[in-house]
Amino acid sequence: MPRRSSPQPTEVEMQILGILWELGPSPVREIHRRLEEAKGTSYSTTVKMLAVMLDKGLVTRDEDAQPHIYKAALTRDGAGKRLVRDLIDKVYKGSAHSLVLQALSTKRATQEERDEIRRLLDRMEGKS
Amino acid sequence: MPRRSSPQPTEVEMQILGILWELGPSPVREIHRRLEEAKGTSYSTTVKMLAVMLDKGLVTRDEDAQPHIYKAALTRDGAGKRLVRDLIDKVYKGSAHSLVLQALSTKRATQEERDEIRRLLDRMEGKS
DNA sequence: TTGCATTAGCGAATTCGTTCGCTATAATCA
DNA sequence: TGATTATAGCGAACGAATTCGCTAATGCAA
Repeated sequence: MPRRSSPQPTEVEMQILGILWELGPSPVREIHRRLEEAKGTSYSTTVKMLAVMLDKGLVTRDEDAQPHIYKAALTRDGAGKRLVRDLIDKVYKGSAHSLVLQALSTKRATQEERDEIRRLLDRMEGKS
Repeated sequence: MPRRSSPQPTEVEMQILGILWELGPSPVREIHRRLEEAKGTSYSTTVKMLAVMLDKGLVTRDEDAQPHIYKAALTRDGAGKRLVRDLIDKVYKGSAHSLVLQALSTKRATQEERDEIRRLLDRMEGKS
C-alpha cells in the first residue's frame, strides 16, 4: 500500500526514475542492466528498490505482464518541479531568481537555449 | 580534523547552514533557537550537528569567543551552485535549460527579476 | 566557596536508505 | 517430466544521518 506522500526520492530512487524516464516502462531486468552498469549492485537490490518505490508510490507496475513491467509514476518535469521548489526553499528562501542565475552560470547555455528562455520571459509578461 | 571533501550537506546540515546564512555568525544558543522552532529537537542535537559539521568542514568556529561562535564555511551561492549542478545532473541529465524553465514556472518571477535575467543572457552572449 | 545555570561534548540508541543472501515461484527446454 | 534458468520476494545486515541522555567544564551570583 502506498504511503501518504513521498517526501523526496532518495539517491538511488532518482537514479532508477532517470532510467525509467529514459527507457520508458521496463521490466526489472532492463532496469537492473543499467543500474548495475552504473554502480555494480546486484539484481536483488534492484528488485528491492523497485518494491520500496512501489510502496512509496514512485512507480507503478503491470503485474499481468510477464515479466512485470514498471513505470515511473512521476514525469521528469513533475519531479523536477518538486526538487526545484525544494532547492529554492532550502537555499534561497523562495527566490527563484537566484536559482536561475545559478543555473545559467553553472552550465553555459546555448544560443538556442537563451532564445527559448527569452521567449518564456516574454510569455510571462504577456500574462501578467 | 576536516575530511577531504563533503559530498553533500545533508538535510539538517542544510537547515543549519540556512540559519547561519540568515543570522550570520552565531552561538549555538541562537542556532538552536531557530532549529528547535522548526523541528523541536533538543539542544544536545544542535550541538552535535554543529560538531559533525565542524568535522566535515561545513562550518568553522571561534573558540576564543565565549560562548563559541559558529560561521558557515560556504556561501549561499557556493552551496547553491553545487546543488544546482547536482540537480541538473540528477534529473535533467545536464540540461540547464530545462531547470531554468522549471524554476521560472514554479515561482512567478517579478518584472525586475525578468529584466535581470535578460541582462544576464545578454552578457553571456557578449562573452561568446 | 558553594550552588545554580549555561555551554560543550561523548557515546549509545534510533531511524532510514541501501545492499544482498537465500528461498520460492514461474517459465523454458532437453 | 525433471532439470535448468529467470523472476519475485523476504528478512537480516550494514552504514550513514539524526537524536538525545548524561557528564564535564565554565561562568556567575549569593
